[in-house]
Amino acid sequence: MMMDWDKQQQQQQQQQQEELMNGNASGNGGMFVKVMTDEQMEILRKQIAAYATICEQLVDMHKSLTSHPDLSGARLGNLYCDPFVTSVGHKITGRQRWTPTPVQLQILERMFEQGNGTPSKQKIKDITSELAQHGQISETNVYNWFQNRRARSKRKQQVTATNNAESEAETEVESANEKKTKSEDFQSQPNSAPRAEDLCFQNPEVSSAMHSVD
Amino acid sequence: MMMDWDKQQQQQQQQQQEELMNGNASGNGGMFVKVMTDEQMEILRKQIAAYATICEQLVDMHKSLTSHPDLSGARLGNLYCDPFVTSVGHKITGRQRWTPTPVQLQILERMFEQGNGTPSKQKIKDITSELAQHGQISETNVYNWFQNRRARSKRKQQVTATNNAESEAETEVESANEKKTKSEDFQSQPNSAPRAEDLCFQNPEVSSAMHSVD
DNA sequence: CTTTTATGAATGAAGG
DNA sequence: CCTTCATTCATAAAAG
Repeated sequence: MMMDWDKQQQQQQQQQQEELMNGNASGNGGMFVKVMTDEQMEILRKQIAAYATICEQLVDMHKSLTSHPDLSGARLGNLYCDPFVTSVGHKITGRQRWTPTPVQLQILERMFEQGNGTPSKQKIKDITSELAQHGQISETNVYNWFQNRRARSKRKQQVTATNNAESEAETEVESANEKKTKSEDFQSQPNSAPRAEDLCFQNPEVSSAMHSVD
Repeated sequence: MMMDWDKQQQQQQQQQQEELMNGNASGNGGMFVKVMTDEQMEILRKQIAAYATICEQLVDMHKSLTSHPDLSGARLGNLYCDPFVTSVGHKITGRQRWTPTPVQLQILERMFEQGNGTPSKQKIKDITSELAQHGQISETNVYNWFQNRRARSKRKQQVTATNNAESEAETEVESANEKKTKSEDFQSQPNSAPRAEDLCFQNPEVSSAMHSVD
């Protein structure tokens, strides 16, 4: 499904000014559609995601607190289990992220090697304009790329060093899992519902929101 | 149920995109907008309403199935761990970094909107104590949040202005203008609307957007 | 198609 | 205040 989208993205400049969007919709010959800004889309997506999470948590809670199967509960479970929950992000907001082309990536890597650690403001602009010749890109993309690149490069080195030290000290055999199983011991979060902790499903405001939708 | 939705969404959105392209944007290098038909909006509305209903029913079910007041459980879930994880006796302080709950965010956003500029020291205290009723928080958290919120709001405004300037590529004479310095940052990511501040269960924009369907 | 991994982006916090 | 860093989240891409 995203294929079409990616294709279009390749050749299109995506701009989301609200006024432009609205203008396009009204100017479209005879066809009237409701237009939402990306902002609104994002809000909606988050709200729905919040609902999904709330439902998920409630179902879990319900399941763990009752041992007898409940018809009504099962039905609700089916609803919540539906792919809709996971497809919200894709289908509704169509959120998609920038992906550097091979050429861009190559240039970026080269920049990173030589200009080591200097993504100054003006530099970003220059790089962006250069990369723009090889595909869609924005300054934010470049900025993020350097941020991530530096951070991950740094962390990798740290981990490697740690592993070396460990292997020297006690001949650890876990040299293979260096990347992500690093600091897991410190803040192990066995929480099965990652973002559920941010929800307060018993807050009156949530309830009122529920009604307001209906 | 939801599959149908996906299918329809996909087809219709694509169709609309084409129409919009042909009608308005095909000549200017590709303007991409997201639109929803009335039908899609209606489906969305129903889905959200369904979630609301499901949540309500689940809450009721849960309440009726538990003898103890589950307020404590909710509070825990509101913080960082769901009741089950906590009951296992695992480390409660798993998270170092504060994350505002939806309710807190909502309050903060409201404060920020009407906020008269700099939140004074005393103001911070007040806000903090109010937000503390909805979850763990400290004055530092509030301070940082306002700082970040302001800075990022400002930056986003810059980008938006830049995009506008770029889209109205008609008057090349403004080369002497300082607009030139920031004109590199265009073609911003579709999701370059990091206004997560609007995440709240009662966001007026979403409500109005949804009501517009009715 | 489902699961895993790689990585772009968001954001709380720290430094200056 | 502005910039930078560290961590986390979400998703495109890869692997199974």
